[in-house]
Amino acid sequence: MPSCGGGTRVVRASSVKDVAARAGVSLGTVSNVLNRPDRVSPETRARVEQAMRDLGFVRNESARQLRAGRSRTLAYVLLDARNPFFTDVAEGVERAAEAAGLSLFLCNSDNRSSREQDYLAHLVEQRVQGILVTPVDAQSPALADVRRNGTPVVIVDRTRSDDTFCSVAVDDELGGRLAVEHLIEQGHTRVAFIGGPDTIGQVRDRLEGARKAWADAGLPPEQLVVVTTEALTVVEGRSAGERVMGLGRNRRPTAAFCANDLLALGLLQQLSTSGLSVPGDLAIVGYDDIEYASAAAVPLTSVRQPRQELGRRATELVLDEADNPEHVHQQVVFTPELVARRSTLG
Amino acid sequence: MPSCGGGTRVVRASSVKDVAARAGVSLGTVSNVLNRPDRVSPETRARVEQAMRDLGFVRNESARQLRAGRSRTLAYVLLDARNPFFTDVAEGVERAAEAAGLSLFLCNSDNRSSREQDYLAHLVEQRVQGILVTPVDAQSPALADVRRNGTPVVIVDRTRSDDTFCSVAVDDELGGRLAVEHLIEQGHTRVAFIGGPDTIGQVRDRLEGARKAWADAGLPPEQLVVVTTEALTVVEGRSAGERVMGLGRNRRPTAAFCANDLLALGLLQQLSTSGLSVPGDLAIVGYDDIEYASAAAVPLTSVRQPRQELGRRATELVLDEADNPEHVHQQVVFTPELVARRSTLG
DNA sequence: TTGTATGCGTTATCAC
DNA sequence: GTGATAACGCATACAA
Repeated sequence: MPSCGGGTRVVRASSVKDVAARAGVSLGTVSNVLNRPDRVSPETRARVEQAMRDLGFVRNESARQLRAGRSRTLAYVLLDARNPFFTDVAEGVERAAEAAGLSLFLCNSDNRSSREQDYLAHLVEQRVQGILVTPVDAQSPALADVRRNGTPVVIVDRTRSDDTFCSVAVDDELGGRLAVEHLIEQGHTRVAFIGGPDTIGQVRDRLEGARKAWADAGLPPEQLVVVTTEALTVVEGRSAGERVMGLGRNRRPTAAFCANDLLALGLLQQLSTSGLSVPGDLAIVGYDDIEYASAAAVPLTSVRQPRQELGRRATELVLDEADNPEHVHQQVVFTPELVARRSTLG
Repeated sequence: MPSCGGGTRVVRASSVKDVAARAGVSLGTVSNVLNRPDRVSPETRARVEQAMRDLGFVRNESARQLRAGRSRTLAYVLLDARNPFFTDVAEGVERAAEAAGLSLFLCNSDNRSSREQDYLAHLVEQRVQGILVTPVDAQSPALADVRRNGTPVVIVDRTRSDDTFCSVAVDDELGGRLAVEHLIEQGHTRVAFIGGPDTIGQVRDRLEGARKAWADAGLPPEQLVVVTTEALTVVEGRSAGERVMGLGRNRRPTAAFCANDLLALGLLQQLSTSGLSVPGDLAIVGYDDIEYASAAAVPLTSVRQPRQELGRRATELVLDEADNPEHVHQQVVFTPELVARRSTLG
């Protein structure tokens, strides 16, 4: 059981000053070795670099940043680190950030406003170069505060009713329309929409698109049944499944459109537990096309969102807002795409 | 399309000096309002606070940190942000960090050493209070460098062969033993171990435990078949399923022990696609007991690891290493627990 | 090529 | 109760 005291750990991290002293040069020369190595003679440089190694010198980013006035990091405050959709978006952000020479910190608000606020405040204090956020509530004034305090912010996968922010999102109404049009094409005339709570804009828009497609096809509105859930999770999908299949035979839908894939997976599991078949007893369309959708027991038809692209574009926007004085806010809307698989193609 | 220039954004963030000027007090007084409000008269305080609001003043964390010598953040560098196991551990870390008044940044190495290194370097430069890491390679000298450079590091869910680091892990050999003992109790005498690559310590240990339990039961070694996978993912589980079920009838196992739940889920899906039943045709034990395990079409028997507890304990250790000069490195090992469900209980 | 001096924003110590 | 000042570590402009 070795203690830390025994020389393993440096008591006080060494600074450029320490390095300078050890190498027998001035502080400015050390700085030059770090930032403009060409202006230093090879011999001096070697000596300084040796001193750095001896001392285990590491730049102090706080001091650098204080001096430079800006940091070299980006942050993405995401809604739910357990939902593969968001980690896929994050991967797109990560790639773009890497290409720009920036580090990315992920912060998980876990669907809680208070945690989101804490993170935003901390990031603003850190003076990060930019913040990407999928907020609990896109209309929240807290977001406006962040920008007012000088940090560029881009809203990801949500839209704000005004145009005072950049945002990247996917056309959810169109997505809902695609899903339901597909089901209608397959001959379904009694369909359940499963999703909620309707405080989530996404859920409302997808339902709206579904309703429009339904109306356009001239089908009676009461044959599009809405089953409301508490959240967009696997567990909720299972419970929604029980409710749907509990409906009387003549009210029971032949297909379900779920507001996301986690719900769809839960629903699928519930049906298969009950010995029902997909799509025989119920066809299913999900939303997001996460990896698990295609890998499900019955591969899921789903509405694909360009997840990594969402992250990439959001990163470009936040960097433009940070660097470009002429920056103009943009609301980017991507087009979703239906991927048909066995869960609707029996 | 509003441009940013129009006064929405602050050109230069205001500092304590600006606030002091606006409130007509000295800089020191502003600092007192922030840090020792009791030493300031109510009237002055009100005036200063108003000035802060007017100017949208936000503390500069870099300056604070430079002055204080230490930051108020922790970081967890995780191996795979898409694996629910790690996000659950992260949630445990987050809770403990919050309780200690610290922020947590998540960094996803995505199984790549180079990215892990970049993150570690950046975090050391940031002088974060501590780093938790589930490394690609626990033996890597890079970890020793981090600590040598003055940042406390705790290894999560891996162990290092020497005792120069704190670590928290779960007894994987015992986990493997529990899984196989359970299968033996259920009467299985021909079992597949599915997992890989064996560069992962976890996989080796779980297999070792499985082998020992097998030997202890006096069963012939060749009836414990090892099926090696390229990674611990759903997709690999499906492909392993094909291989297992492709074995000749007399060599085919009646049960499988998977090195993690993602593999087990893939296997389950593959079987159900082929019209085979679980546990009738093949019983399955997974590992990790992630949320999806209990929610699967056939609820999975799995070896549970105390995920959040892992994160919590790791956080305590890293804070002790940061605060306590008497700190002694500890290797904490948790005990796993078998959770039996339908996938083995027919 | 190398050295010196200054300031970034904050906090703390000390006079007043 | 309030104000002046130094220091944290670094990068840069400028002097030598």
